[in-house]
Amino acid sequence: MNTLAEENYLKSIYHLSLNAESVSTNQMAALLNTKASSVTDMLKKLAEKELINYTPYQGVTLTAPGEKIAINIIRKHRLWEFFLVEKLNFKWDEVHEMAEEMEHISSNELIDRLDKFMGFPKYDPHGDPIPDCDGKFKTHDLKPVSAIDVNAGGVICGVRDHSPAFLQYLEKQGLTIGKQICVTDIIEFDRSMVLKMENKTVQISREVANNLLITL
Amino acid sequence: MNTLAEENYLKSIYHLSLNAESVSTNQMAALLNTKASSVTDMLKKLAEKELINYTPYQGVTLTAPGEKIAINIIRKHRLWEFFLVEKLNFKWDEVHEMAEEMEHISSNELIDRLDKFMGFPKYDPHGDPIPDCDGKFKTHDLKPVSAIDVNAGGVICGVRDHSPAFLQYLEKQGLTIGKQICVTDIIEFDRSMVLKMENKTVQISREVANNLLITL
DNA sequence: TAAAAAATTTAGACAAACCTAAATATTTTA
DNA sequence: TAAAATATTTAGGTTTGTCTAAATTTTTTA
Repeated sequence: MNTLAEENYLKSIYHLSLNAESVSTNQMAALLNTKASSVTDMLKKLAEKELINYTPYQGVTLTAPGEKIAINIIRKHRLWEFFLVEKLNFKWDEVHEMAEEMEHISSNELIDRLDKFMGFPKYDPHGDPIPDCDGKFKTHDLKPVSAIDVNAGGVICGVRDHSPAFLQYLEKQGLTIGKQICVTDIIEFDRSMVLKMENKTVQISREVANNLLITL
Repeated sequence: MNTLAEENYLKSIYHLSLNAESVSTNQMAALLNTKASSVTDMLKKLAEKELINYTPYQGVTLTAPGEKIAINIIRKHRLWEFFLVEKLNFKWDEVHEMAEEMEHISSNELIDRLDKFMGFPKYDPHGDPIPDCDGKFKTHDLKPVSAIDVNAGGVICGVRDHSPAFLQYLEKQGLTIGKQICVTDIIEFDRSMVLKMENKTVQISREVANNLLITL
């Protein structure tokens, strides 16, 4: 199998690929908290194993086998997060670091049984889709709250920022997955948004609105 | 925290210490599937950290902090084994390798919640005691079936050999944890033993009897 | 109890994954 | 479009944990 470092690189390439055609060395270095030169070393190794397509100076994409590995790690990460929240009662802002370790437990049989044990959940505690054992998943069509108009609304189904600070803030405001919200006003001065939810009114900054995702 | 290799060395020293005052380099090399020279290197490192008492050529013992770490790893190992068998329906011969990885998940909060989730089990699927969150546990007083006489008996409460082959054999014979057995005969030729259990008769070799543990 | 055998340690290397500093390639900008 | 800025790679090291081979210590045995 692959080393822990290799798995983390593949996962990072997958995540960064969602926002761009190909992934740059510096992007990876930033995400992995390492140096560009270390990234280059590893890219050569992964290219050698044919898990990525790598042309020096031109960035990187995953090959089909590389993507399969990346999605499997993400499946494990999200299933463990679901387990931690649903079975062990952790909060959604507490589980990322633990899942970051647990995603590297190698057995697929284990993860498939865990999946079954929890009833084949489709989304993790942050609203991200959980790939099934064949790597398939459907992303629901979300948009940030910042993209909708006054009087429009929807159901909170995801977040763009996964930091504990942001998640804790949302929790405190009651802005959690599944809540129905409606935009009642947009403050002209700073474009902050006033939301109605469960007969309460909550005002959020543009920054927050940008990172809070709802169904169409 | 400590590295994976360090944790595995401490765990091995703990296990080997149960059968002897101090642990030798070669014993460790055999258990860890590595070379004596590699063991020496690591012992120096662990001694430097004051996790072991090490005098060159004289073997090794754990210090109090070293033992605490070792017991915590064993606690994690056994709780995960319990989880795998009780919640994910793995068999007792299938869980060791998986738990070998899972025991290194660092969060103690996680393991304490897992413990609670499962109702604070006292013994793992092989009958080994699970240390509580303070590292305390009581070993029940067991003896091998080979040490009892005709007409004596007891309840199966543990095994000495944890290999899948041995566990599968026991499973097939119905010799599992909790079963009441009674020795009805000892064959003089090879000292193999005839057991009665649940109105069935099972004959086991001396080798098997040596590795099957019952309550006094 | 001295020689032989066994166990252990030391010395010197190696691979993985990282680093800094220097070199090179690409992109931006004036 | 050439110089400047930025991005990336190369070169040369470091640490961790392993290895083989040689040296040393301890134990066994005759």
